[in-house]
Amino acid sequence: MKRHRLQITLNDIAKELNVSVVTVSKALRDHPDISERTKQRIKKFANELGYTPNFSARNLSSRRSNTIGLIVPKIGNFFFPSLIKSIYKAANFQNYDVILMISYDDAENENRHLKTLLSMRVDGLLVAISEKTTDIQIYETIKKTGIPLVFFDRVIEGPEFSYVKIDDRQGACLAVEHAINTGYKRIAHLAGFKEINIGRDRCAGFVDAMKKHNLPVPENWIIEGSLNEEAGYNGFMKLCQNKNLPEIILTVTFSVAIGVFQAAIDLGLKIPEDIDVICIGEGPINPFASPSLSCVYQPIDEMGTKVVEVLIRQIQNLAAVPEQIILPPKLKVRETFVRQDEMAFPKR
Amino acid sequence: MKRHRLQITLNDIAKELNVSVVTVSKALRDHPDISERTKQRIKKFANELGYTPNFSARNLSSRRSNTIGLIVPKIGNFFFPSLIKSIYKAANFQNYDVILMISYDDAENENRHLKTLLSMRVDGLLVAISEKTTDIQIYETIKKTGIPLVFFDRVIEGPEFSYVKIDDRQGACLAVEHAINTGYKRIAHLAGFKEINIGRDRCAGFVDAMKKHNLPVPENWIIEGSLNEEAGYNGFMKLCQNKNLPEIILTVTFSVAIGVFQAAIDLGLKIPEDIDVICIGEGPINPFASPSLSCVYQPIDEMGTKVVEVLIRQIQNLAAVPEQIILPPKLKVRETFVRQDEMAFPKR
DNA sequence: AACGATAAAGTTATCGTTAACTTCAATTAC
DNA sequence: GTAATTGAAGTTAACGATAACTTTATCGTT
Repeated sequence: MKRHRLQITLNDIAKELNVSVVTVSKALRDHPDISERTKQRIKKFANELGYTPNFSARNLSSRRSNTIGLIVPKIGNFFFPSLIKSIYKAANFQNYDVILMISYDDAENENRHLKTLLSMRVDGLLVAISEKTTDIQIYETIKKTGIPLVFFDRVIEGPEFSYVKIDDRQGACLAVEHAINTGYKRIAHLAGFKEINIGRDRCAGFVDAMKKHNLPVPENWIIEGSLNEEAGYNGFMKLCQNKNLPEIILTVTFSVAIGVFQAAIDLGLKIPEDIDVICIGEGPINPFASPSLSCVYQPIDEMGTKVVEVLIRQIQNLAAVPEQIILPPKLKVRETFVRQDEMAFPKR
Repeated sequence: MKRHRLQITLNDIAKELNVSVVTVSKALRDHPDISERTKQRIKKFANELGYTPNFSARNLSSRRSNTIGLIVPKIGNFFFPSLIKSIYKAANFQNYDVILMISYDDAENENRHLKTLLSMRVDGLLVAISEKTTDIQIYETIKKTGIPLVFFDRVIEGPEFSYVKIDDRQGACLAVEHAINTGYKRIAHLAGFKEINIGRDRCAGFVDAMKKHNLPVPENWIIEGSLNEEAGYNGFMKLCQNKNLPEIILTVTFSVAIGVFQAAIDLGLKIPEDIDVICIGEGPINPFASPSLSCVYQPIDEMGTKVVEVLIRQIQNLAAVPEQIILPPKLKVRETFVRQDEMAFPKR
């Protein structure tokens, strides 16, 4: 399999115009060394030939990629696509390209992607860890090597790491308190696994609220699982095996709520008449036209902006101390249509 | 801003072990030149040092990246994330890495991403064009340069291009015929713009079905717009300005259907009692528990697999002729829960 | 007229890896 | 016992671009 790709190089241009390679390189980068006349001549010709700089050669030589690596666990929900959009926006604004990789909530994929991004010598890394990430060794290595790294949403806690996340504990607490204020007392929680900060913190917030209002914490109504639709479906089914049903369920994510709704349909239960649902995070729409699917709103845009901000600080000053930022959640009652506005990229 | 990243290189390993750089390179790549004993010694040491090969250097030297570039218009819906997953799966299986970029349905972003991917010297390109892509010059240039390129779903038609798409015309026709068979006669269509094959073909299918069943084609009930929620919302609102309402609406995408549902909620209309909806494409769930949201199912997995297959054929044989593949759609009545199964990546 | 300053190039070395050869010793073949 | 083969390395020269110098001509100063 021979490759005979006729990719134009600086050399091709240089030979044709009888100048040195460096002159061409400088001209195309608008270096002050080169006269305006020569620049124009070179640029025009490069354009005619359809020259594209070779990313690899440029990186190798300049030792920087102007690129940041982004790893998310999934893109099949509302949350991450929205977050990705705001991260792109912020990064592009600062003239960084983003390389996106998806771990599909698998620790091995995550590890592989990290290695790929490292091998691309990205200038920095943004990571929301997978549900199954327990071995943090690679992150400690990365930290030691000095590559800027900032976690977001699903984070590894510890003073040596930078991260931006939402106050999940308070968010869950807010949601439950809203339910209590509405008059509910018998509250269940479809929770995430304790291994991940989101599952841990949101469950703690649930417990906080119950205790604060002197309600018993219903251990057998706290069901741990994944953060996806399937977990919601299965969790709800499990919950319904008791003859004793809760009045309302707090789901750890919007995706889990979707699974609950589906399960309810399959069981012939009506929401909110038979059982009500409240969740943390929101979807593109209140998909069930159920006026009672309140949710805790996560400031996605702010999170995207902040996380890029922190990373770029780390890139520009490798000695910077780790930053931990915790954003406040907000309760949203009867939220309906959330429109994602179109994104504008700055011109290059 | 100095960079003092201590990235381990082959050289570091070579010096330490008193062998040549090439020996290290060969050992790590399992080249038969090197004895098993030496390989073990080198691999062990490289591992201890946490060596990661430099992607750029490797690419530059070997002139291949083992990477394919993927451009999609959006990831905020159900369709593209699912497709991306199956593309990843197929590509990884063939030992290719995927670099994903999102155009956010903007032609300029698309162009920029193409250039970036070209500059990375990806081995091939997979593209679903944006809604606003009209200038196909860059694709003609790419074609001329000989870089393998395959479109999918949203394609540029023409004998010189390869693509994999769904028979959108037949799909729309199927949907409308289903509606007609159910007893509906007054059918509207929230259509996509004619500039993109999806909008064009699906609208043609709508017309086909109406004509076939001797129903008048309701020109003022064909409303063109984007393929997203907002277009559905606005389109439905516009439709409702007539006092004369259709019995059922065919929406060009699932996202558009979501917008319609939201608008219906806002207008106090009940679905399917007041007005029914049918759509092309499906979501993670039938989100409205409306038994009547039938849809035309798109064979997403097959499409992902096929498009990777075609691309790899082109990569392995640069002289290969363009291939156009059109997959059959399938009507899905009262479809409910679609679970995305977890994805397994092959080990490297 | 001799000086340094500046503008507009060109030279050289290097980034980290791999492809294509070459070397050299040990083994095999006849 | 010598030539040919093989195994296990090493050498050299790219790949395409950039950083850091160096050169050369031109200009304004004193």
